[in-house]
Amino acid sequence: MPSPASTENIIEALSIDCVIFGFKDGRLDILLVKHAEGISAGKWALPGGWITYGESVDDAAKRLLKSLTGISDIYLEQLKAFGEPNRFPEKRVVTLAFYALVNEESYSLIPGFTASDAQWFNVHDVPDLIYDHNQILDFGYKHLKHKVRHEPVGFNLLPAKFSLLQLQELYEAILETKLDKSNFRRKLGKMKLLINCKEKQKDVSHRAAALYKFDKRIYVTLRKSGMVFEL
Amino acid sequence: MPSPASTENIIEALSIDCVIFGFKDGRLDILLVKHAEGISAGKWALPGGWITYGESVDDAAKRLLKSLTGISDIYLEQLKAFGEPNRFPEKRVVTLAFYALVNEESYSLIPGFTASDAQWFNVHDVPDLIYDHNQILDFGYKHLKHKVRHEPVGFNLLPAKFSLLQLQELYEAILETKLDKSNFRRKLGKMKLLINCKEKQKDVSHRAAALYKFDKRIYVTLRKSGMVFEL
DNA sequence: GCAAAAGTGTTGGTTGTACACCCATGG
DNA sequence: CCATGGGTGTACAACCAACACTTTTGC
Repeated sequence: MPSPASTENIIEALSIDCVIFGFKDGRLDILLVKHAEGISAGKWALPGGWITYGESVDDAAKRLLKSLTGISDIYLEQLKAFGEPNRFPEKRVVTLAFYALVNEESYSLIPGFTASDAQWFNVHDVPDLIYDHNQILDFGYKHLKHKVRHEPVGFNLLPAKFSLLQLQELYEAILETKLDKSNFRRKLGKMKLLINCKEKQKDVSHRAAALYKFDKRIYVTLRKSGMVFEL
Repeated sequence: MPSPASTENIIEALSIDCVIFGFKDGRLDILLVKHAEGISAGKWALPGGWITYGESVDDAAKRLLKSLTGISDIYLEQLKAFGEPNRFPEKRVVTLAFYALVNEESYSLIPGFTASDAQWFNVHDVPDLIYDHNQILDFGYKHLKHKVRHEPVGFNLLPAKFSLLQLQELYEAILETKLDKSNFRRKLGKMKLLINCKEKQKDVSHRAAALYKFDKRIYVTLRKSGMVFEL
């Protein structure tokens, strides 16, 4: 993030940085912004900024994301605080890293105020970032890999209605493995978390797949009665 | 935590609070301190304090824990930041919650500077705490319940050498269930994470159990080759 | 009819669950 | 000799991995 432009109303010692994952065409992506001003102008960074005195930390993260990229209403969660004494060059700043999952195609990126550009990068092909942002990104990716196997967060990376192949490719991209189609389907079928939309794909040059949606409410119910999401 | 006694060298807007779990006689406990000074004097709270400019966030947590309770060299990990605007009465303070697992019997509690008392409480029988500390505690307990099933962190709550029944009772206490002895043992046997110490319990009024220890190095090795700890 | 993806079935080995049982020791 | 916990065995059901196979559709 840039140094606080005017020191109006922000907490000096705290910043926020967001690791935002997107998914498109079988590739897992990460959203970066290019800074327009400050000492890090021209360099790529995680989208982030400062917290004001009137808002909660989580509200600040939502606000920043929206103002930097135009993205709102998404899965957003705290990751951890990065607080090495010298991680920020000008002064002591602890940053709260968030991570988010979005469906890449549902948003067109609108670079905000202090960002001259906002762009998706393949998660395996990321440039050098400012400060400790590469480290934060690595941490976020490891976290995602772990989390995706134990909680149904992956659905946030897909459109509301998706085919089973899309879902499988998502998991293959995140976990960096190949999965067996038949077994993958059976496993999901057993969980009862997917609702058949009774619709078919359109404009595909092969047999159209059934579309499904994930119902969070069903998951919450099943979870209360002891169900655990695994792979 | 108390208000910063002298404003020498600390980050004003950030504090640390620790959720510290202990285990003894089949009961899961939580460590609380009673404040000696400040507006919250006489009330129970999570052990915590302030971060200085020269130390990392994680180092600060270690230092605070040691100075408040005498406990050092333990499993300590970030939980999350609690940052509602009005959570702290005097001014805007975001707190970084940590959680820790210790073997209760390995430490005698030494209340430090600003703590007039430090004491273990049954996790199901905790008094009203200052600020949002009850909320932080609840979050920590939920986190522990989840984590313990997917990573071998539970061992940090036991002495270095323990019997299989102790281990089982630990899991029963955390997860609030009963487990089948034979199946529990088989599962652990298969994981190869336990080393038989070739020692037996002493001074018990029944057949002495074999003692085991958990070898973290073996776990790290197995994990690299794809092993996943589950239940 | 061929390519590409949808979608189903089979089979054998591995795990998990629920029990039942015997063993060692101190009081 | 009994209470307490240590420790083992078994049998059935559920599950998983690997692989083969049939179906639908657009070009």
